[in-house]
Amino acid sequence: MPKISETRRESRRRQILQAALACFSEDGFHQTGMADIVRHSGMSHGAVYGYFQSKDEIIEALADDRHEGEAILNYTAQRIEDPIEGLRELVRAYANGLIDPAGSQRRRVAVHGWAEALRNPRVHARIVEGINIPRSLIVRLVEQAQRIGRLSDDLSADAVARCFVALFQGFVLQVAWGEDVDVESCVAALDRMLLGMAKLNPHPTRER
Amino acid sequence: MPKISETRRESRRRQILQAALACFSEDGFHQTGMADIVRHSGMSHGAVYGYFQSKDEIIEALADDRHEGEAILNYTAQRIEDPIEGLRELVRAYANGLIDPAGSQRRRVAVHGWAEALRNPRVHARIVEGINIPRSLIVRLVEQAQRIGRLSDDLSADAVARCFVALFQGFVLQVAWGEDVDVESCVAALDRMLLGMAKLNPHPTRER
Amino acid sequence: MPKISETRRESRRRQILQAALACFSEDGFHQTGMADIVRHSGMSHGAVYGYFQSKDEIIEALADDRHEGEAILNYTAQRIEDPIEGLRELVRAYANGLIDPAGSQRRRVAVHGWAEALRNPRVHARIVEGINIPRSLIVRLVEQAQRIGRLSDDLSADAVARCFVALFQGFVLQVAWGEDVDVESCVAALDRMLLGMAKLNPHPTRER
Amino acid sequence: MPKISETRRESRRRQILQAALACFSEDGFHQTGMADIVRHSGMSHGAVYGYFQSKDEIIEALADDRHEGEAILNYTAQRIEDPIEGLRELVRAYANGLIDPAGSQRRRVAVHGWAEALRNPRVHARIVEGINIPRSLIVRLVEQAQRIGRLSDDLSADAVARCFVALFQGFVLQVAWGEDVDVESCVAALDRMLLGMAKLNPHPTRER
DNA sequence: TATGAATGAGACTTCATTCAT
DNA sequence: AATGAATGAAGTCTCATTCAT
Repeated sequence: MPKISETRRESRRRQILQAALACFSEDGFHQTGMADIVRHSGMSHGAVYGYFQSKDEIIEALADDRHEGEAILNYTAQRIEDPIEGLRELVRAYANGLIDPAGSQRRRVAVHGWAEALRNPRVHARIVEGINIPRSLIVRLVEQAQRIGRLSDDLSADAVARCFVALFQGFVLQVAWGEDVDVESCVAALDRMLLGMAKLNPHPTRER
Repeated sequence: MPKISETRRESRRRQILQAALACFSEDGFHQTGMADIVRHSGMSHGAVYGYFQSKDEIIEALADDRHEGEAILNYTAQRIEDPIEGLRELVRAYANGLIDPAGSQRRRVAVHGWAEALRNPRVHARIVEGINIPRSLIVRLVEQAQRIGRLSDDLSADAVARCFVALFQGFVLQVAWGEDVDVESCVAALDRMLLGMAKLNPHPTRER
Repeated sequence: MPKISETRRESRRRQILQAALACFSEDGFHQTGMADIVRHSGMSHGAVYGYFQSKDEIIEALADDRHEGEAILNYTAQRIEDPIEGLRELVRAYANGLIDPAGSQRRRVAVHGWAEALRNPRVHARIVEGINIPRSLIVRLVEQAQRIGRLSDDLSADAVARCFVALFQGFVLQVAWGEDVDVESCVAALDRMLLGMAKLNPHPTRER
Repeated sequence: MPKISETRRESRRRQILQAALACFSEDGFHQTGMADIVRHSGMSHGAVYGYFQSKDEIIEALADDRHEGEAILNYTAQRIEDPIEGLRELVRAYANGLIDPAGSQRRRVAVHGWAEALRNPRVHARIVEGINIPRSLIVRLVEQAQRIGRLSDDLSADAVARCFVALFQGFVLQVAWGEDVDVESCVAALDRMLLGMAKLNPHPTRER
């Protein structure tokens, strides 16, 4: 029987991950020491190692949890029956995420994770899996748009999806760098590209 | 009067940078040891430190030399008098760069550099400078397109440029990860977006 | 709440300082490696760095602890109400210290410290502070002797004190070098100088 | 046949020693690099090694040349027929040397040499030899003073000489540290001690 | 002879992880 | 379960000396 309750254990785990997120976002995975994480978490070395077997395990755990937020966005997008509208909705949702100051640490750690994914297969797997969720959603939306004739079917749905993913990734990078990105204007530009690509654009208005 | 000719010195410098590129692309900046670079370069510790004052200086030097290739691409794009064609040319040029296997190490190191730029101001400056070159070229192309009525002027040229840059960055990332990217199809999709955005600027209505 | 008691910690600290003292006395500060100290202390590199942040900090710590012994001597000297007797007592006390074989390492390290004080401000400060304790005591003794007419007041108390300090320093050096110093005879000579200076203050004539 | 004249060779040698003196006086023997000496001397590494086989050889060479100046002082002292006057003269001569700003580097290097003598037998031999010259002179002066009844013969001439040497050494140290030493006053105090030690002090006047 | 690039052993220090308490 | 002192391999960088040019 565990000495501490499962909820308490989960809360401690989160405490460590939050500390690690703060440290990693500031210094990267390999310039952050376990001592930093221990200090930030307010726990002891031994305690932290009671929740994670190694620093790499913490890194891997953080490579996962971007999903939470994104899963919600994706769900939102899926409810739209008009696929073009769905894509536009998705763009908006991601854009909103970009300008959220609370996500700053997460965005920075994401960029560190991209680099880490180049050498750590487990991190690579987790990150790619995480990205495949919205990507396959986009693929489905595009395919549906082609099926109902809103998008010419000589375009590869996969390619279109990769373009969107690339766009999101690039913007995460630019925002993480603190670049002066006018997200509203970028969304407008993207919107135009999207509509231009669509065969017909019935309601180009509606946009508060 | 150096005992070593300037060309020889430059060649040795390149030898080190090439070794560093290979190591960094495999393990990242901070998981690569100077010993690795020394071994790969075929030189001695002391010799390497005769060309670079520190490991950081090597990292910074590598954050620079993406320019070479890009500068050429940009030059190509600039000769096109038709700005929309110029943009399409640029897209093609970058796409060609993406599928070049010889650039694999460079792409991987670029991703590592993106992460490093989050914490190392010198790397950040060099990378952002490097990216601003094609970005400002795109801005100029878009502005010219708007001037000659090929692009509706309610779009921010800056935003459009950032979209293109984001796309390139995202594709560099995906290709670096070894994702199964069909670059040809992606170029086709992009091309459509671009043309869609270009030809029809009929309803420059909403957008405050 | 440290896992290690304060006494145990202090004992470990002393263990390191003792090892360092032995090494430094043999090879000097800069020819002694941390590896030597680590080996002598029977601890590990990491452990040593848990007690001292750097080699310099160990050097500085050793520049301090001469006080202990000297403080005792000084105390002894201060109890003498007759200042001339006090000075003689002080001379005796230091002389006794000189012939103590147990102080050999400390004397050698003191000489290394003198050299280090020329370039390391922190070491300089600590050593000069350490020396100012007996020096100011001598100044007070001389001043009192002048006040009660046992010493002509045309001599600068400060100068007399500096002479005594210089004598002690020179003897520390000679003994550290292993010179064949007959301390007893030297004390006798010093005693004579002191008494000669003291009793006859009949012609306080010239000396502007 | 040598490519360069013997005089030129000697001048180069001096050039190196002067550079080394400047460097060593600033940073000590072991914190000064050969590169520093090379830079200061305006020569090349290879050239310096053409004059000295190793850094240690430079250190040893510098442990010698304090003699030059001192030899002169000693000679001066030897011409005095009155041994007590001779000692006073010697004290004055050394005191004058102490306040000479031009000797600052030499004094500082002397202190570094004292420390080095503790571990380097060759340096030790050279320094002790250098000191034995004035010391044996003092011994002779004291013995003569005892012979002519100016000094009680129950004092060890050797001990008295060591006291003088210790005094000089201590003052070199204090002056090298930049202590606020009033050399005039110290000479006065010393003078008094000396006269007090003498049986008769016939001409206590004369002292400008 | 003179140069200074090159060598490579060794300097100081850090840090992920363990384990006695 | 928790603590944090301890480990020791590995990190980056220096520097006295050599030797090809």
